[in-house]
Amino acid sequence: MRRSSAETKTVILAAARERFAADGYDKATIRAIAADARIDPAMVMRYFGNKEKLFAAAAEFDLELPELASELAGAGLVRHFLRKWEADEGLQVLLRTGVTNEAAAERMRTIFGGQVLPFVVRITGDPAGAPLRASLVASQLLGLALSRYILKFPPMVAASEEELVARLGPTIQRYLTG
Amino acid sequence: MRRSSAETKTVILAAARERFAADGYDKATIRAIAADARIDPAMVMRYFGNKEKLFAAAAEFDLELPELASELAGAGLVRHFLRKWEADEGLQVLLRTGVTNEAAAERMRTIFGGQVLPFVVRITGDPAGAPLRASLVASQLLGLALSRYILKFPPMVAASEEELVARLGPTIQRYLTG
DNA sequence: CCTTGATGCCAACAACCGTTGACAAAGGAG
DNA sequence: CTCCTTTGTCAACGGTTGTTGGCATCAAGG
Repeated sequence: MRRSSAETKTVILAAARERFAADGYDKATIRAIAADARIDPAMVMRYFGNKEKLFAAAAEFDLELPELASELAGAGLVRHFLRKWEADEGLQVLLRTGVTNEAAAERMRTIFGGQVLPFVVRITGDPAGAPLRASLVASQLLGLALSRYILKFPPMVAASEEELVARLGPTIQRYLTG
Repeated sequence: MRRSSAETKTVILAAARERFAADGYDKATIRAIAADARIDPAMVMRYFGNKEKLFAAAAEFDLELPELASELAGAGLVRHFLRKWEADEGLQVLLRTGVTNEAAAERMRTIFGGQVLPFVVRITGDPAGAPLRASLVASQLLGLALSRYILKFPPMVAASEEELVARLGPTIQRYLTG
């Protein structure tokens, strides 16, 4: 089959995101990604250079933290995070990979410092205590993703979005303002 | 060098725990573990059969959740968890590996159901709401380990044990009793 | 002493990985 | 039509992995 180069590039990227999100960096092989995209492994190299660059492209994403009123920030953050997780595979890629790959961990630190921390400063208006507050928020949200989507603890999987927002929202709120 | 078979077995196991904890399942190769133990890779196979069985032996551990008064359970749990993490590599092994290895994830679910959940029931005396409460507790503790020891968010690394207990203790307490 | 069993090392296997270069086919430009 | 760029396939490379079987080496029992 013959496609435009832009088309195949996005097809490869989509397959890569799925594989990296499901299997992590090492187990997501170029050959498997190429097979998913119904294409020769050599094409992946042609369009992305090497595996690391392909991963960098697949892990590219934006948290898109919304503007929220201070009093609703906790619940809003939890809801936004849950939906972001299911809509954009970038976060899944980073979490699955960041645990065994230092480059991905570094990227998560960058996202934390460049997006989460400013968000917390914006909400609380307290630059002094913000770093620790922000990392407490991040720890709870990442723990949520870990136990619900990766380790799949049954009660966490069974819980509805509303239930999780109701339980975790106040916690995040306290980390932000307390 | 010639040792007793029991000695070499424990030497191999110690090296395996370190490697699995630091690198995760895939990157911790039999050859690297054997090199750490100053031994031939073939010895690892002789004593443990194959890599999966070696991993199972390395990931064997007990959370040893203490008896705690209900009012102090939150702070006590955080402190116990932090110290356990640093003293026993078993937890590190499981977290580093459970993200990309389904067998390790299954093991974490077993520990959750067999140790954390009964602990929560014991503390709260409420079997009905316990599963969700227990997984909220687990999510916050795992998020703590993830952001502090694996992803190494700077504010989380810089925080002292006391500070973390003071911040996270009340959260856990609320998940348990609220 | 010799025998026997346990302990350890070495070389090699098959499978898989990322990566490369040469070659085929398709399609638009002249 | 011919030419040439783009798109795709194929086979192979060097390296690493888990795993295996054969061979050396040591210690103890007779």
